[in-house]
Amino acid sequence: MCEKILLIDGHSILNRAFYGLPDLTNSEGLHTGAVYGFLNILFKVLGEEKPEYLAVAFDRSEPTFRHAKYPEYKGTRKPMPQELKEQIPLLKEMLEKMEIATVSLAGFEADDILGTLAKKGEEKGMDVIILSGDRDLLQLATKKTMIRLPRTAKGQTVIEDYKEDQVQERYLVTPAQVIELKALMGDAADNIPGIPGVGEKTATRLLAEYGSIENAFSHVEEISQKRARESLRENYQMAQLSKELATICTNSPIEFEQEKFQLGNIFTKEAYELCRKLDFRNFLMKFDPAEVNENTIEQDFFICNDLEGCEALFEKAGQAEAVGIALLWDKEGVYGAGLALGEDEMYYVPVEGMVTAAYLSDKIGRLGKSTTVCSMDVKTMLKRADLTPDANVFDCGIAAYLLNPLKSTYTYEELAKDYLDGKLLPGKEELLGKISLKKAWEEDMPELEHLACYMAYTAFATRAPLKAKLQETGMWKVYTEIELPLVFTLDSMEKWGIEVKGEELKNYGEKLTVRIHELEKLIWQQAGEEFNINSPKQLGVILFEKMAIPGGKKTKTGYSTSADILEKLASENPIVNDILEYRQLTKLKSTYADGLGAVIEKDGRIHSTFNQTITATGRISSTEPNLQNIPVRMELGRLIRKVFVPEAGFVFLDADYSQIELRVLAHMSGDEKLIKAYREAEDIHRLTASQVFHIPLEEVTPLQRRNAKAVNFGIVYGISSFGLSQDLSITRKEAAAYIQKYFETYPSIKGFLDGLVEQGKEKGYVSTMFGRRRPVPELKSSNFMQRSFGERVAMNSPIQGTAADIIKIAMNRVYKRLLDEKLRSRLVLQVHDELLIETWKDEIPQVSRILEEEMKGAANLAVELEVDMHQGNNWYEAK
DNA sequence: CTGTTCACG
DNA sequence: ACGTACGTGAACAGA
Repeated sequence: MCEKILLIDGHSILNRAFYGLPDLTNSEGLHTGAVYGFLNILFKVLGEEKPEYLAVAFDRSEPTFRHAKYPEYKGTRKPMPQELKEQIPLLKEMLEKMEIATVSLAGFEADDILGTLAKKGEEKGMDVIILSGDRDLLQLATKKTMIRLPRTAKGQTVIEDYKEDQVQERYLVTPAQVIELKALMGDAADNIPGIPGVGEKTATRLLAEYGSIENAFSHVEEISQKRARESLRENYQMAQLSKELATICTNSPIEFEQEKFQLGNIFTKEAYELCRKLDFRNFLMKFDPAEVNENTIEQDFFICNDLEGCEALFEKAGQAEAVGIALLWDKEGVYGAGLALGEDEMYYVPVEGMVTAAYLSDKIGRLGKSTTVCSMDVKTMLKRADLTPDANVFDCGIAAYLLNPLKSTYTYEELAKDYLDGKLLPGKEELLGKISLKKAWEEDMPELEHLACYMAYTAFATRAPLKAKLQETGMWKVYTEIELPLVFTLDSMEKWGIEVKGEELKNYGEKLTVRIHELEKLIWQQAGEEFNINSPKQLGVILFEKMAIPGGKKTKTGYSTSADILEKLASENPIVNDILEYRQLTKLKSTYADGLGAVIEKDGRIHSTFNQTITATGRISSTEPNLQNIPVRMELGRLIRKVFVPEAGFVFLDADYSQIELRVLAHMSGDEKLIKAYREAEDIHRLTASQVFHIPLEEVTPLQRRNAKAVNFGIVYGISSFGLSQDLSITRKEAAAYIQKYFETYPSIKGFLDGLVEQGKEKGYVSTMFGRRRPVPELKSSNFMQRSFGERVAMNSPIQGTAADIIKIAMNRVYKRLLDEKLRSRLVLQVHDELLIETWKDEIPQVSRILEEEMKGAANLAVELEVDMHQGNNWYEAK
């Protein structure tokens, strides 16, 4: 085996990474995407080639020998964007810290350096690999020198490899003729004009026939193609110059400093620190922890795997003011727990022998009575730990969510970074990869111990800074009085679940299937062919091309076939209504009939998960399954609610707030007229219409009421004339007129909404009545679209968020009273403005009273909070 | 893995 | 000129 040298075209690869990948910025706002991409390619190629030597060549700013020959050379090259420019020194710094040799030479380009070093490397008997994004380098390919050209295909980096033979295969010319090819064809990037009228095809043919430009010129009369013949005759001198310019110099005065190029350990401590600074988390694991001297926390991890030790451990934990706990479990079992008694005292307790899941559950439950139990995610822990609603707990995930609800995850390693001075811990993925907890536990992997301890450590250590920040931001009350008690409320709802009649659901689904098949046949018949109706792409082609139904493009990817578009086309062709019905039925079948059927558990009930840290506004969300979007608006879909039933001896009581968001708006804006309207009117939309259009209440037409209702909604969403016009199918002008009239009628609302936008711009966030914040970074955007979005968000979030706060308060109060009054009835669902209680029949009056009192009393607004309540033997009836 | 569509508030 | 109403989650298609 020969020794191998890898030569990299620095600017070219950096450039490619910059344009081919999304830009990144680190926490200090430095642009880093191109450097990241460069390193990614570097690591990939190093892994593949395992060279003994490595050098990265860079261009210099001084003019080169090419400029001397041809002053226009690269004259029109577009200037490098600032975001890329500033990454060059960053890359050089990184390479220096990785102890990778960089080479550059005044008067020469990186190409020339690569060519020279490649030649010298070959002379020393080495294999040479050149990594570049520039195809010009192909002229350097030989039997021992391979050119590697990375490109992005389908989001993946693939590398094309060229030795001499591959160049011949792909371009039908020898590497040396690559120069001739370029001289003939020209190169816009380097401002080389080439021969007008000669493209790749002609150039290749000429070279195949004559071998070189000179020889072609000496046989110019024989060239059959007229255009090429005359052009070559006229531009021969230029072509010769081009050739000269395109030729890479392989004997530039640069030393082959073998020792300097020798590849050592690139994962140095200095490089590690720079990677940290740049937020290159994915690279950090490549570094040897011992080498970079990080993660000294692991020295404080201990294993406790005997009963006696555990007894002592939990005894000691019970004396502490607070402990961090991480419980490792999944659907198949409980594997162990991490305990942090201090920042330098972490224990891993695997489930083993006498230390059972039940033992841990009990011990953690007891801890909650004497000590603050800090956890990344209390609700999940509650499923396997016997903590009661009066336990002292601290939920780091929820605290972090309140401090920044825009994040998508709140993992321990993120929290450590954000709240422990940028401390970097290995995450779960990094420790275990795709290995399941169960497998790691069965094989006693040390990574499982690390996971448990890191998690417990973070839960313990972030509590103080999280608490301080919550206090600083005025959100401590929202945290302690709303979110933290809600953890237990939601846990209880998840544990109870809701009974669903599987058989009936199946029957419902089968009925749908019959009609779906009918419609499918009908649609195919009308279309004149079978196709996938579920594919918007195929459907668009059928409707708008084959059947030529008028109605143009909308989306980036093709035609829009969404319901609101199709509804407008219903009169054009009967197929449209069939498609709409088909869509409706397949939705009901796949998402609800089949989807819900698949998640009924052995107890005959569905146990959804209510997520508390997802939404930007403070609402909760529901997953697996989502029980907050069960059909209700259309009768056919609404029937699904009949399969949601209470247990024998119970009924459903369903209570929902009437127009809570509009009432919140009335209160927060303090608009006297709207407040007065709510005090008087039973139909707020009708009254709005009457006031906005200046007509007596009795004379409001249904259309006027509908319009007023749409405006009311629009106000809550952060009004825009375009949005309203879309909703009402009217012109923007008309919509704008409605809005103007609305604001004239309720002047304080305009002032209130403008104030929210202003506050958002000034402070960077908006707040609910209870102090919950939502950052609105979009308001700072220079992009009109983004900024407008930010404005609507600033107007909507305080309203939606306050309503969310209110119902959360109500839920906690209802839950508490059901417990305190020792009732059998239980809260099972929340749908944003609605609570569903599975009510023991004897308790109906008491529960009705509780619901009414606690929902209405959850907040003291300038307008009444009105609650509508219904009772039924299934969810359909109770709505 | 992203975009489209559609169910809810 | 830009091209959207606010907040979610699930299924499906097509790369």
